[in-house]
Amino acid sequence: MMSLESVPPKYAQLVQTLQRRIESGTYLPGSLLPSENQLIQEFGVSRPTVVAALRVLREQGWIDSQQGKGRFVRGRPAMAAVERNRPGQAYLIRPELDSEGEVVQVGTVVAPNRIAALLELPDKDKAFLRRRVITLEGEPSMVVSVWLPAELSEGTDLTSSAPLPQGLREHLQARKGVRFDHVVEQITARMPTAGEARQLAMGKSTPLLAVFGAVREASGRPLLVVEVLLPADRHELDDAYPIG
Amino acid sequence: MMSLESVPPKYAQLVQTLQRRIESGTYLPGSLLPSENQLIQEFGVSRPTVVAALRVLREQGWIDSQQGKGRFVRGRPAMAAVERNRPGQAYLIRPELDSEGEVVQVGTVVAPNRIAALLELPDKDKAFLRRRVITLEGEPSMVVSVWLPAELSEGTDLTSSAPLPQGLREHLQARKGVRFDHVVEQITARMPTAGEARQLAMGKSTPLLAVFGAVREASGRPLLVVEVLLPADRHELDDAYPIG
DNA sequence: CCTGACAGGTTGTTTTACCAAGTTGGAGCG
DNA sequence: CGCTCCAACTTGGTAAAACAACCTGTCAGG
Repeated sequence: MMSLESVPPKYAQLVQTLQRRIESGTYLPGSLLPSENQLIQEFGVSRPTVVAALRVLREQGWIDSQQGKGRFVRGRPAMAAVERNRPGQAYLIRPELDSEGEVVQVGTVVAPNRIAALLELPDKDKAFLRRRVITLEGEPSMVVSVWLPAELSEGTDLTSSAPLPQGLREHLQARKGVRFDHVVEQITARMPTAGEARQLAMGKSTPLLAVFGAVREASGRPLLVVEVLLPADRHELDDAYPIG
Repeated sequence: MMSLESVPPKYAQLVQTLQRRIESGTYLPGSLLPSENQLIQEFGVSRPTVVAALRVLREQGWIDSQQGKGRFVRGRPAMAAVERNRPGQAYLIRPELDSEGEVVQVGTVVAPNRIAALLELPDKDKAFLRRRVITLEGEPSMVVSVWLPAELSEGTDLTSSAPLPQGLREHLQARKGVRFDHVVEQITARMPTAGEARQLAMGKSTPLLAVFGAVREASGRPLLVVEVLLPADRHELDDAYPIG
């Protein structure tokens, strides 16, 4: 067997080269990028290849283009550097073993109103619940609950209280053939119940940040809901989005 | 003068046509889209045109593609249908006159730690503050505060307590030549101060959702911070994001 | 029967060519 | 000198062709 290492396509290599030049200051923000013809000369590729690379760079926010004038360097897109803090998302992908925690509740219960609405279940319908308390450095840090329609929990390892060796996403894809596509998130704040305050070892006058993440497939059909409860004095949520 | 109405490029027309067919059920989710050659035949365009349209559809999430097999219909991207509730964003674009409210504070004050950090100002530095209480149907609904570095507030109409007839974005772009690019958001919850509870006519035991949106230009330089305070019993935040 | 080779489909990448539309600067004319 | 117009640049879009990589069903040979 020979190398078999597939080389990336030319336009992708060109993207990387230009990104490095922008990062290293060879192309300064605000300045004009070499024109298509100059890039064709320098790299010995055809125009569509150059255009494909420049299109990627524009879509990622590295450059602007203006017909008749040229392409302007904007710099490394600052948004890409902002790390997002999505408490629910990590739980969907990483195995339970990656975080220290304890399964405190497993079983089928009547879904609360908000959960039933997000799962598009009839009122008072039952849903499967798996709830864990995550600890960080020995201290209880957050409560993560996964709610599934009963039929989606059948035949999975979620009904056991042993930690999942796989990520939730991988496990459900393998066992049930469903495909996660996007998450619709609701964020609220409220005071903790007495039980929640005890589980999280938090003061009764500290509010809770509650994040409800409804995982849906591409069609919009809800698959499950991840509910994350965060003591507001120990956590905050970060996000970034473009504004055009 | 003749029509002058510029027709959209062919590939964009093809995008629209295919989107309509997916929405109307002509192409069902999960099924195979006609191949490139079939689309070339049907629409009488060249392959690059077809490929350009299909690339847009894939990037927008309407279809999947798999080399050697074909392109699969996913359906209208459900994410696009989720309306985002970004309390800060609306304020950046819409004129103040669009919402009922009262300017309660205008002036230069020492920036709180979090604001100074988001604006990348030295500690204890001063910043310009414009704070409004927004009312909805006669009831106080939220407190929106705009924090700017002093030099960015000079020469603007923000220093007047009269409502801005323009959006903040438009006004600052015209007067100071800055360009909004993206927002870095932090979300926390806390209990209201006595003054805040009074301004918002809320119970002292109801938590506040606090949203800090740092508006930055493409380089990452912070321009201003929008701070939105929401009584948690009357508001929640919605968002949606892909998971791949 | 099973297996492997292969033919014919698909998308992915690259090239060459040409025209359209917007911008700029300079040549040339008043 | 000032103005107009145009030539020469830029990016945007379309067409036609070829090759590569990948998938699948068929068919011949074991």
